[in-house]
Amino acid sequence: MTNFLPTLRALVRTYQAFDNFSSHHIKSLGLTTGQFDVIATLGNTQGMTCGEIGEKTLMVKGTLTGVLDRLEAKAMIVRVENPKDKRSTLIKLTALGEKTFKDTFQPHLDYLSQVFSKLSDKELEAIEKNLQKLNSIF
Amino acid sequence: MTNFLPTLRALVRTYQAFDNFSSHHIKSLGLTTGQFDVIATLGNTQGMTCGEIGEKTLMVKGTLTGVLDRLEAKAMIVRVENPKDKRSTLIKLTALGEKTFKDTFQPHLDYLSQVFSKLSDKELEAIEKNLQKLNSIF
DNA sequence: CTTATAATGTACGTATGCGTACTATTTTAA
DNA sequence: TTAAAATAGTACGCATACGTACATTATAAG
Repeated sequence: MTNFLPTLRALVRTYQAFDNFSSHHIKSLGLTTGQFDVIATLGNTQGMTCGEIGEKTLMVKGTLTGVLDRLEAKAMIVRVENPKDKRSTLIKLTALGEKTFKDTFQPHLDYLSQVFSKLSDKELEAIEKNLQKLNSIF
Repeated sequence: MTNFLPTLRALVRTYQAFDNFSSHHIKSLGLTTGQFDVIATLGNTQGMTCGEIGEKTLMVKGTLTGVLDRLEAKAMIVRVENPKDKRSTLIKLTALGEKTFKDTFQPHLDYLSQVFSKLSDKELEAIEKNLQKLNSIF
């Protein structure tokens, strides 16, 4: 039997290292990771349903409801009725939400860029391919 | 500027895919992921401090307290005084905890083995190396 | 030896993360 | 065409996840 535990450990530790690195910066910008993901997803769009946001951010709907509640309380998003389907709701950024997007999205990308520049395009591609191979077994 | 987003997405999606795959099986065994991690860590040992468990399971101490509370309520672990350092506590598996370890640890490894057998030793090693390279930038 | 600092674990508050149940609406099928 | 099945989002409960504050004990500095 092959020993897959080191590979597994590497996956978990690397994910946690990234999550830690990224979320600290996001918190310094005044948002949680979930809130940032939603703002980043809605930026430069005309709005989206909860289902679409959940698909992009990988959040399950139950979690998303809470995140949207808090973003709504912060007046960064609004829920408006979807005329095409009365079951669903359209989520849109408010003016404050747009400003938050402008103030946080590019800065966070820049922050990540700094460390990712340590890797070449070739290396990034190899890592991605290996991750996809691992992903394919689940 | 290099586009690192696809690599990042692959990391997040792969981690979530594994987590989902693994935790469903653990839940079917009657434990949460955190509880399983603690049981697995304590198995075949003479007990450990919270600090040591946190180190192995990558749980922060605040989280660990709650997980241990619930394992204690299930009578799977006990907290005993550490004679060498009165600040700390030794966590030990009870007889039920040992039984749970025996009933879940190897079965879960076997469950994971099934899918990891789709990858060769060479592939596993390459994935691990790539993950470590990615980890090194954070 | 005494005090300042560090380490260990708990308490607590906020925010996910996820499963199940539920309401409202839409689509499918008989 | 109308009842059954599927879909969208919310409500709710439980278990992390993590930061800050806290009490207790240990160690280092003087």
